[in-house]
Amino acid sequence: MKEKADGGGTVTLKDLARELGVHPSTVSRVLHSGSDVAKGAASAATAERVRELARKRGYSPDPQAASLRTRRTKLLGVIVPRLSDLVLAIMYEGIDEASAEVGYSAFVMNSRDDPNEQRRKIDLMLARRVDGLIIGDAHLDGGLLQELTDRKVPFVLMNRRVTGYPSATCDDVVGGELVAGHLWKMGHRQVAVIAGEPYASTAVDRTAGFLDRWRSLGGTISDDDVVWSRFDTAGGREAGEKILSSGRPRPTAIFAVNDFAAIGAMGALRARGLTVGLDVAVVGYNDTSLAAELPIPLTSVHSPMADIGRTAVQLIQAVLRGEKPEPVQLEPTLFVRESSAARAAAEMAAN
Amino acid sequence: MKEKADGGGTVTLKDLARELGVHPSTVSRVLHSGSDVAKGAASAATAERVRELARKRGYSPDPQAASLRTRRTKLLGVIVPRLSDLVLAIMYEGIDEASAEVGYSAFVMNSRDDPNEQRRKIDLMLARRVDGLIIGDAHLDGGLLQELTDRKVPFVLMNRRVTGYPSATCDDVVGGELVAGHLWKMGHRQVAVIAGEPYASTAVDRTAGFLDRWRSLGGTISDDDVVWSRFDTAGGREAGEKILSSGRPRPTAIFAVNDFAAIGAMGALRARGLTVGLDVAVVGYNDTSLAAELPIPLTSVHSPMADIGRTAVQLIQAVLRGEKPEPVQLEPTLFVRESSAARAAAEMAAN
DNA sequence: GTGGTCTACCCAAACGTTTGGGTAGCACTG
DNA sequence: CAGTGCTACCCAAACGTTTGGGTAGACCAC
Repeated sequence: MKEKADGGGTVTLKDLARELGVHPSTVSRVLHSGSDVAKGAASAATAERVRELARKRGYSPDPQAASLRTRRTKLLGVIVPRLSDLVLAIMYEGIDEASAEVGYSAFVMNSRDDPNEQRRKIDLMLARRVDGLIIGDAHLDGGLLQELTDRKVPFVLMNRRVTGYPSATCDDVVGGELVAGHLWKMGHRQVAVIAGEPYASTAVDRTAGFLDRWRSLGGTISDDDVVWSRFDTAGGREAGEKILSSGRPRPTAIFAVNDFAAIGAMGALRARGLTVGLDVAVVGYNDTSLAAELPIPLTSVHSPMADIGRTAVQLIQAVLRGEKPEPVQLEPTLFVRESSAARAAAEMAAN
Repeated sequence: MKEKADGGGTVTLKDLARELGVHPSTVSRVLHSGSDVAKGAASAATAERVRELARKRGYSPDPQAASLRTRRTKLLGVIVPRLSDLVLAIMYEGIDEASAEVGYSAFVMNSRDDPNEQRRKIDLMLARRVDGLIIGDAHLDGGLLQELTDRKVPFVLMNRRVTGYPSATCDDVVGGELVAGHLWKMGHRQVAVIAGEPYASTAVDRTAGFLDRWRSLGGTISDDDVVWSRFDTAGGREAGEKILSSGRPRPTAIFAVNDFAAIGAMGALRARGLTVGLDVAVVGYNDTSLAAELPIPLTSVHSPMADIGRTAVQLIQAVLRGEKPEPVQLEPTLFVRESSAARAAAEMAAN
């Protein structure tokens, strides 16, 4: 009578059992474990009959019933600053794929990098009884993480790291170093950094890697040449304007720790009538799909975003098995494009 | 002995009942319904004691247990072509917020616009027993949708529409018309359209709106000036190259039905030494956050993406109540920027 | 003092699984 | 032929809720 979605979809273990004249537990065991537990639960013949009927009736186990009993939901909670940040969206795609492969489903929520929202979203996920959390918006001060540890909530970090906790990230220090090496080699001696948000390891590590390598190459750079900013385009533009209007000698190259910030900085340069790549080199980070397609293609550090997401799933899986996995840092690669190579190219052409 | 996440988190209805010397069902009724059913279930005094203890013990109901009983999971499944498409990511943010407000949680998966994946992902969501689906990747041929209807699966469309099904979209026809009107007014007479994927209503409607208005204004445009393409930057670039190398007179304006495609087209123009805005006007669609921040800011039709997501949640809510809601089309707004206004500005300046 | 109407609860069954612990029957073994 | 060890099952309880249907007692009216 009910017109709910039961167009045959609601066939239960019990139904199968009744139809086969066998006990539900037998059906469960057969369908449950590939063949490890199945052996000993039923004869090969019965097992086949069970599987056959299950297929025929389109049986699909009820996950809520199962988790009620097993106390595991096969649900993963993912918290990100915002999904509309392309970088996090791609990491989430990696999570989505990888978790499906191991029989988990992922849930994602935005925290907007606001500590209250982080807490609220985590509580929402725990209320849904997720088995574990993948946290993509960790702040370096990490009070929340300690709290989660105390509450014995299984979690791993992704994208940003905090020492002492398992995490899947890009090796951002190396990424920063790559940029410093590149710009130095291109002959730049006066540079500025758009450093991102100081609470994010991505920003801090990329900046630190850059500065360390820069100085070890013999370069000088003062703290005034490092501007912290939001990760988005508007933040990059503001930071770019600040750099250009500082009254200090204009840098010949700018490293923005994020492609969007780099795009914003390009806007600021252009607004001053400066040509990106010729007057001022710009380098971004993440190599988002846009970087290569911009009117002036952007040199950027490629970070394996989808793989970071996939790795995070492996890590949380390990945590759920009771292990204490080490942080994983994936290798970045520098892609040099016109935004930092145009001048060299122009000089070549001049010869 | 178990070291699971039960740091007090696992307090059940039964625990509360025992501690209060009252029956679990009483506790359930008190905590369940704000005050409608609660009245009659317990005295005001008892109700208060229950609520008090629940708060004190940090009681949080087990959703799987509840849905096992109620046959409703309060879960919404969302299917999008890809979450790394900024447009869909923002719509999803709207869904996420709106669904949380009504006590639902949303799940999202990518289909990559591949019919097999669409089907697979839908099955995954139904296996998770979502109460309803929000489909963001509907194809105009809509075989899948008919199938879902037959299976009595509650769903609504978002982003793209298909006649006959409830949907939350931007009024893309009007959006296309706005662009035609703008370009015509700017004096363009030779234009081309990068039309997107022919299976998506967004592409078809925007293109149709543009063409209809263009012709009704007296403009002419041949089918050869309409190139179908992928929605991403690379697709836009290819389409742009095709337009420029067609041997036909070069258009003075290009309308790409998607910002990313527009950016790709800008790349193609630039590669030919043409200046966007001066030599060729470019207009995009969606007004993604990048549009305004590009080196040459992009004229774009703003579509209220987050609101579309929120609306989709309202619609599925209605469907779940057994209603048959009408499609909702939200108003687009044209934002004129340098990519289509530079020439006019330059001419002004010349006087 | 019987009948009726409330109030404030309690009871028990159900939802669909999983899982520890049987056990009946059979084949061997010594 | 008692004992041992399989195999191939069955049984029942449990997981944490929700909900239709009681019912005991209080109060009131007639």
